Amino acid sequence: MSIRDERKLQSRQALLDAALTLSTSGRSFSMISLREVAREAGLVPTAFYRHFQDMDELGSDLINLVSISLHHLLRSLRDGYSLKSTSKTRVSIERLFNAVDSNPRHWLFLIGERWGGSPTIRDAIAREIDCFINDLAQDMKKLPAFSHIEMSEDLQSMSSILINLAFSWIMTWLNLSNQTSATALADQREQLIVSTTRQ
Amino acid sequence: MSIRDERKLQSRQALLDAALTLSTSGRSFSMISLREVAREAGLVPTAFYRHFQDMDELGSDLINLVSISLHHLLRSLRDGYSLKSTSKTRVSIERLFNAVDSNPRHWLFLIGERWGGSPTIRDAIAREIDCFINDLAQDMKKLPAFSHIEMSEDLQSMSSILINLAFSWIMTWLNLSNQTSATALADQREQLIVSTTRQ
DNA sequence: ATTTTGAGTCAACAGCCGTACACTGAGTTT
DNA sequence: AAACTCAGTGTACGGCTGTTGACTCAAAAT
Repeated sequence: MSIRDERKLQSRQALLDAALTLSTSGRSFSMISLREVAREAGLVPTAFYRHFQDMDELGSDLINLVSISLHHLLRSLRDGYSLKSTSKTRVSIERLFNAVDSNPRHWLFLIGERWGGSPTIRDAIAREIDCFINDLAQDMKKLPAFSHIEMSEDLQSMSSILINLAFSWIMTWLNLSNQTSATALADQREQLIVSTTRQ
Repeated sequence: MSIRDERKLQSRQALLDAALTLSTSGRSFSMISLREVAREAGLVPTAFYRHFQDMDELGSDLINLVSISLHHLLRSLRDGYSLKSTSKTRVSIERLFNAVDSNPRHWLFLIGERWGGSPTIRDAIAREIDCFINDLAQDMKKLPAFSHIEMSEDLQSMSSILINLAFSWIMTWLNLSNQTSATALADQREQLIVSTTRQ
């Protein structure tokens, strides 16, 4: 890797980071401008075109980043399947929130742009979530706790429900993260969630 | 009501309707302009100010409209509580989708703007949903099926979960409404949902 | 040592935006 | 019949936008 390519990659990363920050602090991705992103990244507007053709292309690349976070979570969940069953759901939820905390903006972006903004990004996110649902359903298939379910369609809709619930958990989680710094309240939420998932 | 006031109300309604249509067909509310709304309503941009101070005020009034749809649904659900218990959830879900079909744009707006766009609207929607969660929890309290739950906190989180799930159902419902006109597939979805809610 | 490459700069454009202001004219009040 | 009200019109402004083309000038390639 030459010095020039290295610096180009830095600028590209700065643009992606600027876009992610701007689109997860109050406004959605569709209402931030190319010029704003370049400004936040410390570049002149026209330099943007050296890295992306337009904002849609940058958005697609952002989704690729988010997709990596999704796969990290999936791997992290998989590693916990071999635990004793009493606290398994508890551990899974803890790992979910760990994944969220390690990159909050990714999840804010994913959930915020899921139904809003440009059709391009909405479709890309839908595709990514469908993929995640399939992977999760395949994981559940091998789990003893779900062995009583036979039809794969039921597994599919089950994992879809789980993910949609997880998204609403994440949003409440992120909301109270911004409001208070006390960990006590967060733990209360966790126990609440565990109790409700058992029902 | 004088002729003038009547016409003013028509224009106002045209503006609200234009904004609702524009913000539920591809783009979100935050990315449609005052000028676009006025144009769609058949008015000159400056006439907008005779009805609303700015787009945020129009947005708040839109949420009031959506809130009415929410209360209609709640009333419709309440009317079905005195049925035989075998098909109760089935009927509830049918009524949910009836409410959605009677005003699809309202629900598209509600769900689409819940996490995206302007903070003003996001907060207003959050308030409205919280109110709905409380009402639903109070309804469940009086239901025999939920008599085994004592803590009101559990009821609260239970109804919160129900609503979040309902939102994801609504979105898949609306998505397949746009894709196919066949009612058969829709009914399949319903049965799937009923089976999964039993689990 | 010379040429070539290409990321970043600068200036300029047409277009849409929100908004201010003065104006019209049909409907209302006096 | 005269005076008034006010929803809707027309013009104009400054600001931000996306995108263009010609320009630097280090780093890479020759």
